[in-house]
Amino acid sequence: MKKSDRTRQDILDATASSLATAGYTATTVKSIAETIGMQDASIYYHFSSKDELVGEVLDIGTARAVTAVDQALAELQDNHDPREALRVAIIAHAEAVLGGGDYPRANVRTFGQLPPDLTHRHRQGHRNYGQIWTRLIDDGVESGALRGDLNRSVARLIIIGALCWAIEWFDAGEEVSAADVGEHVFQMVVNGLSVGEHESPAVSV
Amino acid sequence: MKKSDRTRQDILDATASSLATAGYTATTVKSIAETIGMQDASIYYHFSSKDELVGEVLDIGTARAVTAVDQALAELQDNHDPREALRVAIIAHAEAVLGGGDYPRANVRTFGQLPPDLTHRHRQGHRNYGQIWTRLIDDGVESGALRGDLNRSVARLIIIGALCWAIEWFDAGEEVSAADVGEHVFQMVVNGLSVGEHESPAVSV
DNA sequence: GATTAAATCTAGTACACACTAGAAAAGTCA
DNA sequence: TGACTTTTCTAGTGTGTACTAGATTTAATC
Repeated sequence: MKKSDRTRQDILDATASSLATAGYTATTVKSIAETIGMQDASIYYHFSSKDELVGEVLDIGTARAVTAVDQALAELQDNHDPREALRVAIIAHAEAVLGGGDYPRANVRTFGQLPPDLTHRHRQGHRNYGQIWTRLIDDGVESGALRGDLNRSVARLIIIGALCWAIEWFDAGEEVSAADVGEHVFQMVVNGLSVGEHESPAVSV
Repeated sequence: MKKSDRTRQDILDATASSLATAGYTATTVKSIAETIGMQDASIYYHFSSKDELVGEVLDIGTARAVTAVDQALAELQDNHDPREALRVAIIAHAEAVLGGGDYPRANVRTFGQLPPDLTHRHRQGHRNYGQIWTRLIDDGVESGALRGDLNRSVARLIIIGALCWAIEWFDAGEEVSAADVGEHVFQMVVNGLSVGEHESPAVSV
């Protein structure tokens, strides 16, 4: 029983790594097998299909991102500023997706490249993740800390988008860290959302 | 000569449409041919390979996005606020990529899915496009209209990222228009960059 | 050490893909 | 119409893919 679990884990890890760096199409069953020194046919002893394997990797990735953000929010003080909650969540997301392991990265990287079945399978997971952010923004607006004149759904998607797209250019080797990217997104996006002396015209959507 | 040009244009249009909605892998030579009622082999009379065809579509897409932004900036008054320039550019980009035709959309949609050759081929084009934004941000910071305590390169990539990722969720059928998305990005991101009473801690990167 | 179960391998199948060669058709112009 | 060019089609090739069947090896148990 032990051997199987270990091999299974190796397959998942290799798949996550390949998905995160090469994307869905370039991640072939054969290349996964080669990475861990196996024949491609042997993969099918552990997983019934490529998409089931990929699906499991993506599930793990979603779970890890959610856990990272949830944990960061749980460490906040009770009477925290809603902006601080958003800041903490943004940085946690950035660290999970950019600095973290291959699993969350695989998730973001393959977004938009997946076959319909897999896309549909993960729709609910994405929706749940989005709700964390919806709540954060709602809290901010309702407490008066954030502007209420913008479409909250659009605002949420812009924040997540800025973070997700970072995977395309972020280079872990450079001097800008994953947390730095998160801090920048917060500084730009949230201070733009913050109530202040905005001489800019209000938008109605 | 006329017939060939028309067919060639049909092929390009069908390819752009497919790339924009289905992505690179799902865009097969056969599917392109079917769209315009041809046999797949006939494509090769007009283009020497799939990647040459795709490359041409992406070239057109880049050119159109650059033109859209350049044109919008050219219409500004001489003594405009640097923030207004950024606003105009952001909205022009949003309209080109979200509301515009298939060509710019194909560009953004296939980003990160392309084979190495095509990625390399378009690196210069992307760099040129990025420089438009670098200049806009530099102007803003140097004139004192935008904060100087953030990494400008990161800021640029965050703005472009927020806009590019919008292609993943933007739905032309909904009540939020492409220009609305641009306006939101501006409101959030640029007002965050604007000099004002920021009680938030400065970041040094 | 023999027996059984778990895990992997060898050797394939079927299919979709990009692409080619040469015949056939469609268009052009005297 | 007839000669010629341009364009498209028919019929394939080779390659890479996910995946399967059954033999073979490795590991666990008595």
